[in-house]
Amino acid sequence: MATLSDIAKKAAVSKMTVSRVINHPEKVSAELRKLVLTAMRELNYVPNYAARALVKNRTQVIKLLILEEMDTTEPYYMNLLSGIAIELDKHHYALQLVTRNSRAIGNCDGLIITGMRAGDYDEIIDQMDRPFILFGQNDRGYDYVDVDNEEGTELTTKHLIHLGFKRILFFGIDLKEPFMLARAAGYKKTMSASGLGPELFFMKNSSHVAQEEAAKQLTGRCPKTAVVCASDRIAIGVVRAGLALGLHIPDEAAITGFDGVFLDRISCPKITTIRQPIIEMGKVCARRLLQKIHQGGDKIGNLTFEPELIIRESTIKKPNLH
Amino acid sequence: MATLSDIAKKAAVSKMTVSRVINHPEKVSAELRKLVLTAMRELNYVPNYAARALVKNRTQVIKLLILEEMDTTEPYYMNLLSGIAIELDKHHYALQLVTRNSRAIGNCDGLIITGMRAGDYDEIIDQMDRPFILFGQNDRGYDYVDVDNEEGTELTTKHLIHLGFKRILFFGIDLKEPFMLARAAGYKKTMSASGLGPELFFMKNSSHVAQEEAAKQLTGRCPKTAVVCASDRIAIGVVRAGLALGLHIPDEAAITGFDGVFLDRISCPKITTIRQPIIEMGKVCARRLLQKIHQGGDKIGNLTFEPELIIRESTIKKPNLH
DNA sequence: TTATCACATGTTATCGGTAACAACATTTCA
DNA sequence: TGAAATGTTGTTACCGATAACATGTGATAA
Repeated sequence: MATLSDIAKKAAVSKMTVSRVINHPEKVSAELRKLVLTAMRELNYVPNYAARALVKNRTQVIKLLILEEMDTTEPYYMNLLSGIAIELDKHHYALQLVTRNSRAIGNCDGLIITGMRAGDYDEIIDQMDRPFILFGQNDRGYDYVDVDNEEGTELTTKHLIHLGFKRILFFGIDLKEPFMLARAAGYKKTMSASGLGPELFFMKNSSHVAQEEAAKQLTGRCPKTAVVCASDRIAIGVVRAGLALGLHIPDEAAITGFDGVFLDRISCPKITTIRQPIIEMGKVCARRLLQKIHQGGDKIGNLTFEPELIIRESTIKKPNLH
Repeated sequence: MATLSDIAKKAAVSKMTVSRVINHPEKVSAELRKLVLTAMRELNYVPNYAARALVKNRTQVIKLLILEEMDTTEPYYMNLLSGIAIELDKHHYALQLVTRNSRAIGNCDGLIITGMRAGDYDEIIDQMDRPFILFGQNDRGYDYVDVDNEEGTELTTKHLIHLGFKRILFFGIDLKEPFMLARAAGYKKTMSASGLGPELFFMKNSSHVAQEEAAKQLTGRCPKTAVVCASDRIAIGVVRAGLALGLHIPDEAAITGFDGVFLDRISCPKITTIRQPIIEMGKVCARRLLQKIHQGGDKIGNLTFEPELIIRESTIKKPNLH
């Protein structure tokens, strides 16, 4: 492995000039710069990040703190993880996965935090002494990255209204967190705007629980019912309930989900959903955190992704495949 | 952050003695050792891994090289990834995710390689100049970690025979790779041993393709047919085909999968499968690679995990839930 | 012409560790 | 008893980079 000194020797300059070419190229004359760059290319130079970290008093480690109790098999977090990992990697930062308990182990340059609940702010987040970004909207003024949750359910609700449904239910997760309140708000707002009466139900984020609840709500009564679900997991349960009741999907019952991470595609029929580009969001989150670190930890602002409506067989017979 | 020098000052010894207490405690007198350890505790000492990496000429980076074209949303790889990440993290190694194209970017101390196909050995794996471990069995004599694929399909096939099925098909993936051949072999061997005629079909690892193929094979003919599938993805397709044909599962058609990573649980009915403890396997893989690196890269041998049969509704009406 | 300044480049010290060797004390054994 | 072996601790140099400062050059202005 070639080092700074090797390049310096080859280009007949000092180590410092080589270092400058890398970090402050404008401070080196064009002539020497070219010499050095050529030498670097010829010797296939790769900087030693450990050395740089040492002298800059950095760890080159970013922690991903997942506060929610999570199932490691959950594709949602796996996608987030890989998005972050890919981006950090590009900038030669390492990712350390930590939880509530292990969060203090080892040093780091910054954190990405997700899965926070109301109680976590006082206890954990307010106490942070490093730059961080929250993955998920919050109303405490902390920098975050999220999808526009309210617009997401607006899109699905409007879609169902367009299809002619009059009875449209909302199946949410029983958490009073900003993302959930926003999804419920998007639904309520759209229903009111169309003069329809909202009916909201809240439950655990589980397909089985949702299936039971849906079985009750879809029985008899109205021949055409649609359900706006706050997650694909819940939507899967509702689809199953519909099939079990012998309802024709999407004519007698239409269902929309939220997330668009894997689950939507393995259901049968496939689920119309709001796609959150989690991998991309993870990348952006990492990128913004690094930027925040490099600018000394100053506030960097929020980033809200536009939600994307993916139409599938749970609402339309032959959707345009893409 | 306290450093070696801080500890040394506090304990009134030299830096070197502190370093020895950490790396070669037997070379330091019990008296001084205690002094140093106390100082370390009091100052809450955490070693600087960048500095150590620098002086030991290590990168503290392990690459995970995935040769197979992969869907990043695939829970299988996500589990592997997180298993490896958790273990590496414990030893303060960073994980870098690379593919065929990006594999040469950046330096590393070792690699975990997976998804290799026959052609990859000459081109890539034989040329490696760092210690590595393959995730997945191979017949080239390279160290690997895998589940016992042959025994896996033996277990599922025997299970179906026990249930009284006489016509038992095998749905495999159309790859002539060791893991696939082993899964086919486990099936064939068990069928022969019971005097039953094997029928093998090979296809793309896709639930839709499997559904089409199963639709053909499950129609008419035999009132009771079972299918041993080489992946849960294929099994999901077969289950759907069975339901579409109006067959009663598990009486008229029974299906087993392979992998036990998420997919098996979201199917309805849930799928009897061979569980591969991927997260645990990833951890072990990382642990063995580090061991291999520390012992200078010498061969370390293979590790084969025992497969575990998980019985669910696709083969038994009311399985014992656990 | 010469003091001053800006700019380009080199020198030195340093980050936090560890290896190699030196120095000293203590045993061991002829 | 004293030379050699052994064990414990300290000194020095170095890993590969960068910051801070020092030096040297030519241009500019008084």
